[in-house]
Amino acid sequence: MSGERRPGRPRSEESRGAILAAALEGLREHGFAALTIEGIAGRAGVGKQTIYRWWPSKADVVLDALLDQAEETIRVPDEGSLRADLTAFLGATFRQTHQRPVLVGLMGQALLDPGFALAFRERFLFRRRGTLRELFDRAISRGEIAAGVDPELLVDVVYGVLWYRLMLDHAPLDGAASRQLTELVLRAVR
Amino acid sequence: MSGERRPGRPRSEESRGAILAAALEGLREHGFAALTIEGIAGRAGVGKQTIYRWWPSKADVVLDALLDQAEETIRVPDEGSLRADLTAFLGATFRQTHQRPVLVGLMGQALLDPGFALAFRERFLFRRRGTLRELFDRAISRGEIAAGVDPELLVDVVYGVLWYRLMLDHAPLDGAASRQLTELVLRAVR
Amino acid sequence: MSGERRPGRPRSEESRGAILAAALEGLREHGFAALTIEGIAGRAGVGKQTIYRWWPSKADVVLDALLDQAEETIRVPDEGSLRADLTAFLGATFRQTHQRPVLVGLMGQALLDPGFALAFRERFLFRRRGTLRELFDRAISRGEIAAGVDPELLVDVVYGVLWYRLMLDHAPLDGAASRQLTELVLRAVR
Amino acid sequence: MSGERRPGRPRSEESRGAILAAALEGLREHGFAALTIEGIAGRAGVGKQTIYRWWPSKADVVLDALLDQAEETIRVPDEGSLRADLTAFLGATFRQTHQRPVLVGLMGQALLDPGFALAFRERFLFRRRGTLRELFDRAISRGEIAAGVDPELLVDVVYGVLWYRLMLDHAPLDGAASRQLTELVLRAVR
DNA sequence: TACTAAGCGAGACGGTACGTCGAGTCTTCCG
DNA sequence: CGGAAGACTCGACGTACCGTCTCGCTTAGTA
Repeated sequence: MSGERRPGRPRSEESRGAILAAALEGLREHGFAALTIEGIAGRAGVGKQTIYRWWPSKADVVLDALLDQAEETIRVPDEGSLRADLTAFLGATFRQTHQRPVLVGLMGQALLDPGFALAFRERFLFRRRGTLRELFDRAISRGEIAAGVDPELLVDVVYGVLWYRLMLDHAPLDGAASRQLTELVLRAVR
Repeated sequence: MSGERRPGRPRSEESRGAILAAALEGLREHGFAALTIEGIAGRAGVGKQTIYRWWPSKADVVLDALLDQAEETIRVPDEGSLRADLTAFLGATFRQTHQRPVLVGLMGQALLDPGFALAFRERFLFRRRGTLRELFDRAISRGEIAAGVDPELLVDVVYGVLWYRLMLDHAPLDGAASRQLTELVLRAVR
Repeated sequence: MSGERRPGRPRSEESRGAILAAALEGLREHGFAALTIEGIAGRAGVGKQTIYRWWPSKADVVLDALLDQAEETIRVPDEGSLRADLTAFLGATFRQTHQRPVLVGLMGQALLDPGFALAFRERFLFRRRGTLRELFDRAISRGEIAAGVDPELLVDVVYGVLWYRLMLDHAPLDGAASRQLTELVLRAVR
Repeated sequence: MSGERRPGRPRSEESRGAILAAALEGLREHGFAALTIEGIAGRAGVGKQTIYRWWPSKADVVLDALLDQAEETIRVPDEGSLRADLTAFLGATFRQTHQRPVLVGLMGQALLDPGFALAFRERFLFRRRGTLRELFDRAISRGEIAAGVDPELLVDVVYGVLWYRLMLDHAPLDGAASRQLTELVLRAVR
């Protein structure tokens, strides 16, 4: 189907993998700001051009690496109630916050580079919003959310708190935080 | 005390002003990412060294410029009720979102540069949190907030939504948003 | 002899022609320095490998193109006297100086690349020397050249002046120059 | 006079010297073609920018190095006769042909790069021509050169043979060559 | 009619150097 | 001693070509 063969030497899957891996390694070792295309290329044993041929910036490489690795989007199985659903969702999400350096680096870049911001929104942020939104839609159809409560605002509240804490790093994102936030949302939708 | 006269030529107030002004101009014209120390110095008619002598990075210059200009911190006069207080606070805050490029640029830099993150938190973010916190403390003493509701989480909710929308730019930060958020918080604290 | 048929697809005469033509075009339009194998391949609608299979460098391509086109080596019919022979030879040679960019480019490359220098000497420069040398040998057998005059030095004088002017471009290579040089040589061999 | 002091840090004589020296070394070791700005900078312990600030290309660096070192232009003391003058001049000139790689490299570059060709002509080739021209002018005023002989052509003959042999490297540039060429010129000007 | 062998266009690959930009530092002279 | 000027080293940028390496396809001679 998408197996159409283009002429010329095909893209090297090996190089692609090496680049994404090198990006994540470099990021973990020295942080997003210290990451350079030249460094990634060197570590991956790859020419710079091979990176520039497929990605417009280091942020796009890292984004691909992130998506590649965490392919399994946050699952939202129907747990029967908003409380259960939210608890499961926040648990799964908070468990991923060891990714903090990656996430915070990408967001930093997005805030400084409007071009990358677009890709980051479309390919990451909005997709995650979508998952959470479904969860609230389900609660609405169950009658758990009072009329007049905008589910989009609820999404903003949950992800707002999440990102705000990720960025400021002034409060934990653990089980207790998860429970607190769940209760707050439940009170707010009555 | 601070009136002590150090030997040698005193710092030039003129240069300081020119630098802060040049930083803001450059930022407005080409964005935070395109801002450079060299560019600021050139525009301000100042040697690079003069900037490096007083600020560690371009972000610190911009932060100073921001604080210098918006010295009047968000006021929180006691309006008599949480609803009124919150409405006033959000109104005043949202009215400042024409500063979006500055705020978003500074946050972006903070996410990439831990050194600046420190300064940004202490001198800007935490101070703003403090203002909002006072407002909630007043509501607690009025008995408007149910026991068991952590006022810190409330602060995170309000600033979380604010920053999340500032960053994603997917929903407005206007009067309607202000009202919606106020109502949500009020429901959540009952 | 060379008619042996090797197995496999035979070399494409069409591609060979397209490559030589593209090389000359590119050379005329942007100069020798701006000529690249990649550019020639693109212009000729040919894969890079096809060029590398048959020529070691861009200079060799251009040399082939030059020899291909100006196959008719400078003729040296016996005109009966050294003066007549020289006049004819210089006339024919100088008439070819519209090739200046090609010649100068090839010489430039030869001066920088010893590998190509070899090919350039053998296939071009020394052949031309040979033609002129014959002319002087004829004059010697006619007794027009005094004993003790090294005909090789005479060749160097003629081609030396020719190349020196081609390279410096400070004096014309026209009919007058041709006559002047002829007279000088005649005086020098008495 | 030229001692006017410009503001700012003055150019580093140390760096200038290191760059010229590094250029000559690199040239001698690996040849002109293998010389790179990056290599020169590295060897000289200097930033690339410092080279680009003062020279437009590697050829200009090498030209400066050549002129710097061989500041003592070929001397042309009046020896009393054309034969003596020419012998002295050719002797001095031929004795410098250990510079062959430098000279040939510069000429090669000049033939490929019209921009550099200009500098090379003005600052090197034409100056040398001038020296030789003076020598012939002296001979004219002595009555040693027949009327109707263009001294410019004589210069072209001498430098033509010199450069032609430098480039083709097919015949020596030694004492014998010097004498042969002198005699040829003397015969040609009678 | 297949099979083998090479040439072909296309284009991705690992490299090297390019020329530029800005960082942060150093060195001059002037107020 | 602060400040404007501007040269310094350094590191990364994004680009251009190099010469090499697959791909699938074509074009021959051979079986």
